[in-house]
Amino acid sequence: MPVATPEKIAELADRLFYERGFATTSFADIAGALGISRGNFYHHFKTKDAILDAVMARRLEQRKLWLAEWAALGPRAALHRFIDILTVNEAKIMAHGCPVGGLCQELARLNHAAQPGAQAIAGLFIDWLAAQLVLAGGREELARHLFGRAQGVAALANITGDKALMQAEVKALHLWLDEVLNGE
Amino acid sequence: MPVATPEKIAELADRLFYERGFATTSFADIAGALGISRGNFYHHFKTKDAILDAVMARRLEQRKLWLAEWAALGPRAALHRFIDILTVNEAKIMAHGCPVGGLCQELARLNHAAQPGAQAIAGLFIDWLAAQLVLAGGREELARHLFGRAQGVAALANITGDKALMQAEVKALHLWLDEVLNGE
DNA sequence: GTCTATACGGCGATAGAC
DNA sequence: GTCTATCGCCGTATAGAC
Repeated sequence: MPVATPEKIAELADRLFYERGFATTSFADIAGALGISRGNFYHHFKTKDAILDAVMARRLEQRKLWLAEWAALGPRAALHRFIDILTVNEAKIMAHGCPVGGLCQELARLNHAAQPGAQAIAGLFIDWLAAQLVLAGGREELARHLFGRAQGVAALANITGDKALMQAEVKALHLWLDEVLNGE
Repeated sequence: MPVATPEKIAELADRLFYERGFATTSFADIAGALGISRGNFYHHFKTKDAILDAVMARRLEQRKLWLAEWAALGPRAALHRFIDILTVNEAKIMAHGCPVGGLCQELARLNHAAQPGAQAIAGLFIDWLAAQLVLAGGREELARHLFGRAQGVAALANITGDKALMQAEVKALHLWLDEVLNGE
């Protein structure tokens, strides 16, 4: 008899929403993977949207921790570390795409009320990139460009399934970053 | 009493699959928008996957026509015209993302059997870009990079909803293309 | 070609026993 | 905190009348 906590449920839902999508993940999927019954589920979360909120809050806090860790490396290394998300999560991104961009697009298509929450996670990255760029002596406007480039690499990896291509694109992004930080 | 043909159904399903996603578009949605009953629907398509196949076949043929038209402009103009899909379909892309990348990602998440068909549409663009690049005197390897860049701009537009940003990114892509074609 | 009627399963959600 | 039982709705899909 497993003991389910809101944290454990949110953790599992986070993974399933990423791997299968929010709309196509059911309570039965989450409960089944967790080893509890559907009924018990509602003791912790009243509605599906409540789980989504918990998952997004969880992601937001986790990303804040990551960004704080990376910032401690110094701005230049931090920016390169951002690019390396693509390398660290290579297999997952090739299989399921980018969790941030994927959720944004899905909620946009569903006209879901939680859409601003998903956009806020992307905004967290963009604002952080802008701050690190300024610290590294670059132009802060490049933050959104860099974020978009990363989204493009993730999409390309997901579409083609080509690992070598993904690695080449990541390498090119690192080179681009060095160029713009060195004043070209 | 509207007369429904397979073509009309596929055309409408194409639009709805793009705007709302495949999994979250029901027969009732399509039938309702078309003005026919659900029952009548099955006279034309036996299963939902059959509609998806028809939609993908339709998209493939339509894209082939576009690419043939653009190729007639000459390779250099053709490549710029590719980038301008983002401008021509600006509003739709901001609202629903890229139809090609979006379908690929959704089918990947659903582990859907039609996934290769969606990837084939992307492959059509990439192969065409490679051919045009060679004709324009550029390196054919840049085709996948350019396709990925366009995916990134679409994702960025969809996430941020920032029209001016999207236009700036498109402009930057045009400049990049001119640079690589002029031998930098 | 179009319709109504219907089958059957899975969904989100609730009630209440243990 | 966990379970079973149940509700009502909507999903895909089928049968058959007009």
